[in-house]
Amino acid sequence: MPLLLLKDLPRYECLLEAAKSFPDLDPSATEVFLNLLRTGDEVFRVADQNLAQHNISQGRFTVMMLLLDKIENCPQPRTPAELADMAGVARATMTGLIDTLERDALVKRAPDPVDRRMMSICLTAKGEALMHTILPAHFQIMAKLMAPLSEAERKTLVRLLTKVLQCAGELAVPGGASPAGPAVAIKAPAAH
Amino acid sequence: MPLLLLKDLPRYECLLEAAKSFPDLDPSATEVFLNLLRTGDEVFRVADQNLAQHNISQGRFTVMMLLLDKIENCPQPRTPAELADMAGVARATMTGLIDTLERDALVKRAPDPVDRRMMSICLTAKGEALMHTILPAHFQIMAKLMAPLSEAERKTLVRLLTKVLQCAGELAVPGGASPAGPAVAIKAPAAH
DNA sequence: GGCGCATAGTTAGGAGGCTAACTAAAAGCG
DNA sequence: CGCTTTTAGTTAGCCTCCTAACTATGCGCC
Repeated sequence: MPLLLLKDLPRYECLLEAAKSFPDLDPSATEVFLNLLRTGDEVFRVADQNLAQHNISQGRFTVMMLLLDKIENCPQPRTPAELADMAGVARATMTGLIDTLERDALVKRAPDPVDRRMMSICLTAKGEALMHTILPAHFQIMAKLMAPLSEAERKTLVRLLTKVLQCAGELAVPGGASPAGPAVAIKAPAAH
Repeated sequence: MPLLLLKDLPRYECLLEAAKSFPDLDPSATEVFLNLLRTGDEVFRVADQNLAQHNISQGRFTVMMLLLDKIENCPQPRTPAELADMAGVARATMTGLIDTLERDALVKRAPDPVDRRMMSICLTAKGEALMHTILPAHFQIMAKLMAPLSEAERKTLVRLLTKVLQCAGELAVPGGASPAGPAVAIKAPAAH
């Protein structure tokens, strides 16, 4: 539950009024902007409530998801740097996440035998078991959240969101463009 | 920049594959879910980058926005409790926000003369000036972010998001329903 | 009038974000 | 070979979010 946003979104007429004072204010753009952030926040909250029951934050969940994917797909280790890049957080943040996950015996650090600067992170049996406990409910929640939308509406929503996402990507700090590696996470588990 | 999410969203085929292992996984629902959170996060980031240049976080911005609204509309004071409710954060969080805002001379605390438990928070001249410096760029960013969407697409997007938001509201902790007070913030400034 | 409860705000402690600075190891290069 | 640069990870310090506990004030009610 991280974000801080207006609990009650302003009515559209208020935006129209406000636009009189601020010529730069685009009422319909503002409306979409606020709704997007508000809805994202609320959806995040709902998903988080489930995870929190198992003392798992969204950050911890993402890390464990990436490691679970590793177990079920590829034997090569994950380093903290790799995890940080995939999750989109700073390396220092990943260090902290791994610290608490390791404290709770959900993941393990092991030094890389070849390059002694590197570490290998992997799920413990406990961590893997926890994921298999949590995931079904997590998937059900996502399904419930989107239940009011028809398949056609879902496609439309994704299409519109993608437009905005692309635009946001271009608007973000001009220097920080990543050439987009292969898609990660929830990658087709083979066994199981 | 608070949220932690997958930087690269999984491809749809991967979700289909994963669904074979997890019967609860609804691929299209998951796709919308991930896109929604990812887009919300990215849009948030872009808006935050602008505010951060003035050393203003989203939380601080929301508080100052609520106080600015007060100045331009109604003379009655805002208490920390009121601000916390409107912003949707815990009161302790609001105390912290006001602490740092007051330290930076952007807002002022004043004791309520009638009820000595209460405080009145208001913007300083410096805080108000800062807001009028920041807002035009902020509005422009929202407009740019939504530029790729036509008016019709914006309406559709808001409609779909609202459906999800309602659903999420119903799915959230059963006990925590707020009867939705009047819309707040960016409420039609009269002068200016 | 005073006891107990409700309310406003703060304090304390924890988690997870960030940047910047640091250590250690590897790699590049004259 | 040895010096510099790059890279991996951690550490330190800050901010914002949370819950739980605490203080002080106001209010209801006998």
